[in-house]
Amino acid sequence: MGKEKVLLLDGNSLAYRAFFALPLLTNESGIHTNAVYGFTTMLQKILEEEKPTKILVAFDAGKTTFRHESYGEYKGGRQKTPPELSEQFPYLRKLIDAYQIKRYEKELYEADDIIGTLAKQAETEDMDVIIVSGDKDLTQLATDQVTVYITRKGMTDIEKYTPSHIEEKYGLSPQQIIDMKGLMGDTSDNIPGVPGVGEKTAIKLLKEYGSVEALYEQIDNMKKSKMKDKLIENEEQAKMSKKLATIFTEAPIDLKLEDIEYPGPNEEEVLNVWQELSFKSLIDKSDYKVEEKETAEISFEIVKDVPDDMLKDVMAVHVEMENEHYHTCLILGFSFTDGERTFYITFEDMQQSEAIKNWLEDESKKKYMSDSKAAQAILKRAGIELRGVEFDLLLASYIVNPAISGDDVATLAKEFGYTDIQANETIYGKGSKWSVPNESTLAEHVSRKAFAIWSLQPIIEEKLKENEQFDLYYDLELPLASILGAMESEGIKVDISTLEKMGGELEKKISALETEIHELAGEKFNINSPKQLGVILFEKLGLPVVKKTKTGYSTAADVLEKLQSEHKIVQYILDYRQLAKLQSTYIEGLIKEVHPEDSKVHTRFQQALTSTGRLSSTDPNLQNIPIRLEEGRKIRQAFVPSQEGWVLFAADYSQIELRVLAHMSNDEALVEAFNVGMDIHTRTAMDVFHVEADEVTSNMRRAAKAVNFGIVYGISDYGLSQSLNITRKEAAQFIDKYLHSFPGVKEYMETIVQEAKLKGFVTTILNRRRYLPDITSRNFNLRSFAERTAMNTPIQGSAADIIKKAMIDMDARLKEEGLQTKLLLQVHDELIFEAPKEEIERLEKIVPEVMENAIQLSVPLKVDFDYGQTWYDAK
DNA sequence: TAAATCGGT
DNA sequence: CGAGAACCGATTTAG
Repeated sequence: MGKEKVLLLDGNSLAYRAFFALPLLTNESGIHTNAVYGFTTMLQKILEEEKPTKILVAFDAGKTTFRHESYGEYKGGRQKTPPELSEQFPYLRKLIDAYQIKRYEKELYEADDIIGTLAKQAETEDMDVIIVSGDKDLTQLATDQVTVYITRKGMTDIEKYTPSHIEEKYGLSPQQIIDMKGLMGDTSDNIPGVPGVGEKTAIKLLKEYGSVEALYEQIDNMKKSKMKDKLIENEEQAKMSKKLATIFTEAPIDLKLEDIEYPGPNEEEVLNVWQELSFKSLIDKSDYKVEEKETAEISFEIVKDVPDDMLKDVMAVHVEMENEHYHTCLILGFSFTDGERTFYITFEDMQQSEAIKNWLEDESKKKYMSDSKAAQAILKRAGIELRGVEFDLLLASYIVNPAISGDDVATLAKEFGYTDIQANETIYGKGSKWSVPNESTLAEHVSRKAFAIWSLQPIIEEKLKENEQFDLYYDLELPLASILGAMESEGIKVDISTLEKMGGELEKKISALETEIHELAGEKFNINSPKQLGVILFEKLGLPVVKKTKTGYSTAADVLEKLQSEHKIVQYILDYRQLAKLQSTYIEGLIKEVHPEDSKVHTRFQQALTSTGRLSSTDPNLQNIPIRLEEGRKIRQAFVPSQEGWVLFAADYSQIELRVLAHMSNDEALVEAFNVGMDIHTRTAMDVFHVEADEVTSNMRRAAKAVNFGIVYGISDYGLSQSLNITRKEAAQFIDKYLHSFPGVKEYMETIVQEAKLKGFVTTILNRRRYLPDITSRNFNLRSFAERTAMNTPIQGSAADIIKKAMIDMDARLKEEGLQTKLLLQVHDELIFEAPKEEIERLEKIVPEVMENAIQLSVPLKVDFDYGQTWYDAK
């Protein structure tokens, strides 16, 4: 057993410090958490580094302390604690209790005094002491055995005050810190000190005289000066100030060192508090174990086959898979429940069951599921066509609140207070330790999922109806899931030999550039490492530093472009970057994703991920295939139709977001512009620059285009100045002129922010919601971000609504017309089909018609289209 | 695992 | 005053 180590924490001071040092975080129910968060990260760090054996958190008790007896104005004029902080104290106490750390407060005494008293006691018992506070006053307690930690910004950044550190920093002993404060005072505690004496003067005086008392004993010898007069004049005040600043080390506390023994945290309790406060990063990082959770008993049967009468008209079904890659992974098992009986069956047994297969394919048998798209796709690989999905927990949760993250049933269920499922991690383990458990464990786990879906269905549907979002969910997202599933399963064919050929050529160019760059740099280095590259550019070659990142020099493209004239290596690096990106992401990356059986890529569209309602695409991401630069655009030549005699047909909305803005803002000029079919950027340029159509130069149009983009994103002068490379002032003038020309837009932007503040969320055309808790934040950054989001989300989200509706209408129309054409991809404002050549003529009519009429706006929607032998040719 | 970078709309 | 365009995913380095 080593030496005892005592940790004494100044609770109030640390909470204050954290509150002001960190942005105003909130948890899901809107409670502010930043002070508790800062306290926690600091505590975790110290626990880990110091491993204390005894801990106490001291708090200030009430408003009055013994110091008020001698000086009524003590701590007077203090701002009262902000409510956003006050509300955090109960949670802070709860957290401390969960750590099994003792907390203490005593009438009439401040936390300082409690800490000072215990520190002294511990020292006499020859223990090491660490004091942590945000308040430098405590440094007066430093001795050889007592170290005072003062948190700096960020809370985990700590300055350690030992007597020698204090000596180094101020040239004073710890005891003289009190004298210093006596002389200089402390505005935050309303301690007066001597007027005109600040830190510098106080230190100078103390170096000469040693203490306040010694100073006044010898003051007659001091040579005449203004300062001397001040000192004499304020002698009483200085002495009183010193007294006030002195921490009392003999407070009558009924607490002994034995009482603050630290047994270690109750890990489960700590995790619970973290959960409640949404400290996700801490939960992820920590290795705290949750005690085997008491989950309610569930009865389930493991069956080999299912008699028909067990398969009801409405059931919750869950398909358990190995992982999220449902286009390649295996099914682990199935569970079914009708709320009365729950059963589990393995994939192998299920394949032998005609009854189950028929039931799954029967449209009239209603299924409650979660992520039905994944189930549909994986079942299709097993030769089963899933039909009749009536409820999808994943999609319903996403509509209730798109901020809900996680896609497994346990996580989603928890969002609605349902906790009777264990985390996948506890069942399977994670990383290399992942493994399938024994059958009964697995069966129970999977059964619980089906049961959770069954239990939550009525609650969530009720919530959707209450929010008037049931139609959005049931008529849009749910049918869309099935369409997306079909698109993914169909896949798009990739000609690997084209990619390989391009890769070979790229390889040559890249290695030539590499040689050239190393030559110009005078040494070999990894061009892909921004860190190494930064050293070469800004240290070795001495190029001017335009922008810095958190960790060093920025070497981003916009920075390099500004440096092009400085050194010819810069252009080579830009070229290298561009080609290396193509090679690694779009040649090698894409080839890895091609399924050898069918030479196709089968992306997964994430339907419940983005906060605006857009889709995203993964493995591979087919929504960011290059197009802007010709070299990259050629990648599209590798995407080809799956059959001879077919083509790829692409149709995209023209200016959909600005049209949505015109509709929502009802701005007269904007609506008019779209109604007469003008080029919107030219129109904007005319209004902003006050010129006629034929006087709009290409530069004016370019500027107008950037302004239009800015408007959609929730404009700021800074953002526009960056995108146009102009000054902020000029950008601000552009914006001003724009809003003057389009007053309806101005009004819309103001109204939507107001509405967000009032309701706490914004909505799209089809009533999709996004909650914006930060819209009322006092933190400028957070609030500004929320305001821009309030402006952008209804626009981006409504555009997403429109194309989703178009996909559903398009799917229906293709079926109606008996066409073979297949929808393959969606790229935010664009749909890509493959079609037999014979159907092109009809598609040229149908596709624009369906897309343009998906939702009626007060301005027309316009669709452009093209087709060709490859995606490249369908421009 | 986080940060930097860059591809798309 | 502040510090900032909206929404994504993949690859690479570096700790």
